[in-house]
Amino acid sequence: MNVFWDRGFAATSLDDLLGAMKIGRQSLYDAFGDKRRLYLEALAHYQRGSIAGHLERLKSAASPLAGIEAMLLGLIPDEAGLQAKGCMGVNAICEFGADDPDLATLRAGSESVLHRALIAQLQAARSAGETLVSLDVEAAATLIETLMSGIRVGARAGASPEALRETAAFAVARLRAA
Amino acid sequence: MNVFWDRGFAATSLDDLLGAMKIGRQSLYDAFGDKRRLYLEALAHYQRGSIAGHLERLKSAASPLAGIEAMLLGLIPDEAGLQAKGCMGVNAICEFGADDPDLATLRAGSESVLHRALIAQLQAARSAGETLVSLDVEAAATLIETLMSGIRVGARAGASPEALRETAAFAVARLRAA
DNA sequence: TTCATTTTGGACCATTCAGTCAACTACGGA
DNA sequence: TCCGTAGTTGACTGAATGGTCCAAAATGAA
Repeated sequence: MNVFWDRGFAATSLDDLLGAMKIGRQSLYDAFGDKRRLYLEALAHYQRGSIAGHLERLKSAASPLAGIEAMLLGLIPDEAGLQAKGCMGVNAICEFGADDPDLATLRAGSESVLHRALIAQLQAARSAGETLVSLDVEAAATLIETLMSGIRVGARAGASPEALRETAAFAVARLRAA
Repeated sequence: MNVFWDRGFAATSLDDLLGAMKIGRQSLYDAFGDKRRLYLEALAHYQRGSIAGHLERLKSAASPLAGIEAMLLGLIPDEAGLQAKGCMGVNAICEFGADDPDLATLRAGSESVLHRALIAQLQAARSAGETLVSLDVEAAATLIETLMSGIRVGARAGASPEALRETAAFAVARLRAA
């Protein structure tokens, strides 16, 4: 997963994978079918972990809106820590576009889970008086999702974590009731 | 440029390029050096056109804030029109990450031009009373840029143009003075 | 026309690619 | 101990890769 994550599909050779996995060629083919299926499994694995992390950060904050901010901040790599690898899902979208049906299915699944969670979270925020009562939660949810992609691209491009964090905070502040 | 645009660097073969350009192998090598240099030139060409378009849309609207909205809407592919190819710049970021120095230089150049233009535009909007006087233009500019990346990823992922347009409008509305 | 330079076309090269094959080893149950 | 299965190994294949070489053709100036 990690090799595919930072090299993409096309630029990753079987030898890269075998080296990283420390297994033989035939073992890989027996276990995963072929390069593409391995990629799809790696991506699915990534998505599961990614979504789980988002949902956890969403819920484990002091307030609904704070949860959204925490989720956004969770996308941003640690200052000191690991280099910015961006998001494997976004990378996959950029590499393959919308045409690949397997990837579209994968994407649709995790997207809808997150979208529903965001809607609920925004409704809760609105009920709690954190936002204007007139907030369009559907539009706000889509905005958050779009912003997530943007932040991940920024992270991959090497933007400063600080600037990204500011952006996340600023965006959430724009949803907050005046 | 178009071939690289929708297939990426690694997944594009020389034969793909020769076919699209309708020239011979040697001509390509004489004129461009090698595959990578051709890619860099194509990307630079793309960036120039892209930035020019953004600046134009930014300026040619009724008001500063309307200009920002027009620029965001300009990222979204036409309903009927050409398929969503996303943004070649974003694709490049995702494919190569932040490590490649040539790409980083290229990116930095167009980024700073756009950033400055956005700052000016937001200051104008603020002066014209379109936004709160307290608007943090720096943060707002970065937010817009992040949103641009997000919209382009959405476009590449095949999101409905309508939803993307709503998102753009919603975001701009969040900057508008109440 | 002549001749030097540039541009083109196609054969060619070594390398790398994803994927296959068959021989071999390790292991668990009877 | 025997044997069948599972997993591993490394050699191998044909195709495709990026890149080079060289001769033929086109071009343009004198």
